[in-house]
Amino acid sequence: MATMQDVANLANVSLATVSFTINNSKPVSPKTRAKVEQAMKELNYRRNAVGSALARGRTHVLALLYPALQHRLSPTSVRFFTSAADQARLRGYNLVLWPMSNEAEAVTELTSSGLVDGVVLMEVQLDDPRVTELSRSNIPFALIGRTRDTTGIPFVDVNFESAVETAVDRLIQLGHTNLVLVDGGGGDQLLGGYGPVARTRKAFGEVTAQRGLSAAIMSGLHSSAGGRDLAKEFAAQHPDTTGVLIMNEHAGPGFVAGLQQAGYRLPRDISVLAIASSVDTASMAEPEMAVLISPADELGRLGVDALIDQIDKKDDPLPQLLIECTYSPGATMGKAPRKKP
Amino acid sequence: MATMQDVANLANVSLATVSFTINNSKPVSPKTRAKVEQAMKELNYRRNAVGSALARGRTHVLALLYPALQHRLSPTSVRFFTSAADQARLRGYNLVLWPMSNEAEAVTELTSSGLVDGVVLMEVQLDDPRVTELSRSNIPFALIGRTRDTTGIPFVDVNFESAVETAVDRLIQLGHTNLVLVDGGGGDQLLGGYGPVARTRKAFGEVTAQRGLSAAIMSGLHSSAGGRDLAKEFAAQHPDTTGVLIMNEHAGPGFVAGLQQAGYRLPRDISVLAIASSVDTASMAEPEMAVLISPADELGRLGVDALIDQIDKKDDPLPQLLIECTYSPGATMGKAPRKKP
DNA sequence: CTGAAAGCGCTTACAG
DNA sequence: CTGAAAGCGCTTACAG
Repeated sequence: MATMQDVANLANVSLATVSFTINNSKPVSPKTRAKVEQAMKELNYRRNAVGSALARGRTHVLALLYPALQHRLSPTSVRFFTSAADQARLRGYNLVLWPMSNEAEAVTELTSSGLVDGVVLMEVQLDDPRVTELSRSNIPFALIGRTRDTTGIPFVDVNFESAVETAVDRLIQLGHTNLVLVDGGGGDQLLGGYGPVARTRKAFGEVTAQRGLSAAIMSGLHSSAGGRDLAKEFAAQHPDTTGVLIMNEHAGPGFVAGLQQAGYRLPRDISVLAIASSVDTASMAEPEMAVLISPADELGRLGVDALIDQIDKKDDPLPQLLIECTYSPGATMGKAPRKKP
Repeated sequence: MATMQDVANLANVSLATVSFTINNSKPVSPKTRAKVEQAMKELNYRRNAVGSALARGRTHVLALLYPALQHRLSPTSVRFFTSAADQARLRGYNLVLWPMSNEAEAVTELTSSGLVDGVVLMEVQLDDPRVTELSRSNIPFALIGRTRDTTGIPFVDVNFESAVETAVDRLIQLGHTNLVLVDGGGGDQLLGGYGPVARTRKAFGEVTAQRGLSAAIMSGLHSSAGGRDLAKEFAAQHPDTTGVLIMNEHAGPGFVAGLQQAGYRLPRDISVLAIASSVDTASMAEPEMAVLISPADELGRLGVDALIDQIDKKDDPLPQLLIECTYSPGATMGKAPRKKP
C-alpha cells in the first residue's frame, strides 16, 4: 500500500500538502492539486484510516451494540440496524454491528479502546449497567430504548404507553372487555427488567383498570414453539377472553396457529393484535395479524442522528424522543363474540 | 484517558517496559511487573487500540460483510453471524457486521483503510466482483458461499448438491414422482447469479432427470406474502405435483399457508421439504415443516477459522469446505397420494 | 531484565 | 499557498 509520503514524493510536494489536498483542510493551488491527484491515481493511493484516526482522535466508526447472548434478531431489530447504518453513512460515518456480552466490563473495553467514536445501545434494560458504564465513560452514546431514570441520557424509543392505549381502545371499540397481554418477558428479560416489557405491562395494567376491563398477562418463549405453547395455556386459562395483545415477535405466528389448533376461529372467536412488531412478522401468521408497527426505521435514523450530533458537538437540547407505532389492519381483528368460543 | 506514558511515569519505568509487561512480549522481573500493574490500576489504564494497531499493523478486527441492500436477514444468516462472532472472540479477534453496498468499490475502500485485518464475505454470487476485488487486495478473506471458479479462494459453503439429492431421494422413497423446486431466485438474485440458487437449480435438474422424475422450478419473493402468491401460482400450474422442495426461508411459512388456502391438506395431498433453512423458520409454518437444516453455526465457525489461520500465516492447505445439511422431521412429509388433490 | 529511540501513517499548529 | 516538524499512542529492534 502506498503511503501519503509516497504520494508526496511522486508529486514533488510535501506530505502536508498531500494531506491538505485530500482533506480540503487548507487552500491548495489548482496546479499543485492536479499534481497530487495525478500521483494518487498512479499509486492507487488510499488513505490509511488507522493513521488518520490516531492523528485526529476519531475513527469515524460507530458501534451498534448487540447482545451476543440473544441468538435471534427480530425483523424489527434488523430494520433498526439497516436504517441506522444508512443514516450513518449519509453523515460520513460507518456503523457496524458489534456483538458483545451484556456485561458492563465489555462496554468499558470497547469504549476505552478508541476504536469507535460513539455507541448506540439496543435492548436496554430498565436498570442497565451498560448505560451506567457508558455515562461514566467519555464516549458519546445514544440509546434505542430507555432506562428507568432517563435524566441526562440521550435516547429514542417506541412510545409503548400510547401503543398499549391505542391497542386496548381498538379492541374496546369492537366490543371486547376481557383482554390478555402476551409478551416474552419471562426468564432473562424479566431479571434485567427489559424496558419494553416492563413499560407495556404497566401501561396495560393501568389502561385496562381505567377502562374497567378484565385483564391478565402471560409470558412465553421467543419462538414459534413458544407461541404454540402459549396458545394452549391461554385456551385453558382464559376461556372468557376475546381480545389479545401480543408483544413477542418470534412467538406471534405460532400463537395464532396454536389458537386455531385449540379450536378458535379468528377473528370470529377471538381478536389478536400484535404490538411493536412488523408487517413481516404479522404476515407470517395465518391469517395475517393486525399489528401496531414499530417505527424501527425512524428509531434507527434518529438514534444515529442523536449520536452524531453529540460527536459533532452540536449543542442541541438533549435528544429524548418517543415515537409512535402505526396501525396496520389484518384478518385477526373482529367484533367480540356474544358467547365464549 | 491515561496513556502508556502516564503509567510508565507513575511506575518509574520506561514506556517500553510497560509495553513488555502488558503484552508479555519480553521477560519482566516480578518486582517491576508489580509496580506497573499497580500503576495501571491506579490510573485505570486501558491500552489504546488505535495506537497499538498503527504500530503493529493489526487491528484485531474482522469484518463480516453484509449486503446493505438486502433489508432482511434470515434466521440462518443471523446464526452465521453469531457463531462467527463467538469463534472470533475465542481466537482473540472482534468480528463486526459491516453493512455495505454490493459494489466492488466499497470493498476496496474497506480493505485499503487498514481498519480491519480480514474479511468474511456472505451472500456470494457465482461471478462476484467483490471476490475479484478481495483477491486483488492483500487482505486475508474467506467466503461463506463460493464463486463459480474457486481456484485459490478459501471458502466454506453448504453442500447444496448433496442436500438436493437427499431431499429428492426422501421424496422418492415416499412415492413422489412429480416434484417442484421453489426458490427465491427471481429479480436481483438471478442477475448476479446467486450461488445457492444457481447450484440448487442445477442439482435439482440433474438429480430429477437422472431419477426419471417430472420436475419444474418456480421463484418468488422473499416474504410471507411472496410465499402465499407462490402457492396460488403453484396450485394453478402444477396440479399433478405432490412434492415440493422450498429454498426460500422468508417465504416458507407463507407458502405452506397458501397451499392450505388453495385446498391442499398437508401432508396428505402434498409434501413440502425446506432446504438449507432453519428449525426456527420451519416451526413458523403451520404445520411445522420438515427441513434440511443449514449448518449455519458450523459455517460461521469454520469461516472465521479459515480467515484467522491465514492472518496468522498458518500455512495450512487452502480451506475449501462443503458442509452437509441435516434432516429434521416435520409434519409436512408424507406418502404420495394415489390420485391428485 | 530495562531503556532510549525509531517508526507505524497520518494531522495540524507554526512559520514563511 | 507550501513546508518542516511535532505529535497522536503504541511496538520493537537494538544496545546495555
